Amino acid sequence: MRRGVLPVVGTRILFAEQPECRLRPILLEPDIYNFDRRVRGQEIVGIGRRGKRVMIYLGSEDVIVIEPRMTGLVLLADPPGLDHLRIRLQLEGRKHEQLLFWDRRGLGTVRLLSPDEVRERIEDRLGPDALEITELQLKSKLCESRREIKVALLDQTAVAGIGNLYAAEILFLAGIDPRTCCNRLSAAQWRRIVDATHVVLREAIRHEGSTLSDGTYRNALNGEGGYQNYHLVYDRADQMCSRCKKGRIRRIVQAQRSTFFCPKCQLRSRLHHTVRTI
DNA sequence: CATATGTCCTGAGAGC
DNA sequence: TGCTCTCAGGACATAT
Repeated sequence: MRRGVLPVVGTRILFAEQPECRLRPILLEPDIYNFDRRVRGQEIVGIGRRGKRVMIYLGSEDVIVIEPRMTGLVLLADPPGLDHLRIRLQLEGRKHEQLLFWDRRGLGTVRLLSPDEVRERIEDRLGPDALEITELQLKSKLCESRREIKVALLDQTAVAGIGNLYAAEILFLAGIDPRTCCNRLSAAQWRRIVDATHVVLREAIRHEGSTLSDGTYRNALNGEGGYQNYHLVYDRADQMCSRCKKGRIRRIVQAQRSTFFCPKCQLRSRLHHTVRTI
């Protein structure tokens, strides 16, 4: 998403509006009157990302923070449908006239924050970014936790940027059972988790994300992602494991969320494995 | 303090 | 066919 909206850096926002929507409005801060008042005439000086939030930096030093959650899209092109158009920024740019936030379910949020608020409400609350996190950083935060590793990877204060789909793919690549408690993971397993995190997320970004069967996710130009073609476990319950060709992918529920994994080649822990093989 | 659970939302799909 | 029910999951509030 960040890469998709980079072309609007240097353009000016003419105004912001909240289009008529038959649905309940999304969380917008401040209200559209004050939001528009503060962004009107501002130049977009940069686009960033903090965890799963898209940050739009303005000349005034205010920041538009977009949190797409499940079904939110940041678009420069026309949206999939007008029903769910939530926020529209009219731009001065020749190439791109508008920046949209579209959200089918409406769980996403858009906030305009001052630099102090960005620090307090975003940066101070997030762990190291998933793409950059080191083994030491992840271990120091989680190695004593009794939570299951899959659940812990979704904790944005531990590591920022991993969602449900990618947690499953990461643990499959690392060869670790998602039910393993953090405090039972070996040093080698933490190493594999961090490496797998980097690999999976870099590949997913390279393929512009995952457009699932519901077709919701689109890139900034309303195109499909491609990483769904590389999912090895997510949404593949009952299919044969592509790695060991022995296990069938299982779907379980952890913390009210689906987890997909191969029971044959994702090991619960070194200790568990040793006990079993003896 | 750490961890667990409930809540919000809409549309797709299942089952009858 | 049309109704009702369940499910998807990210972040935060509230409970344990």
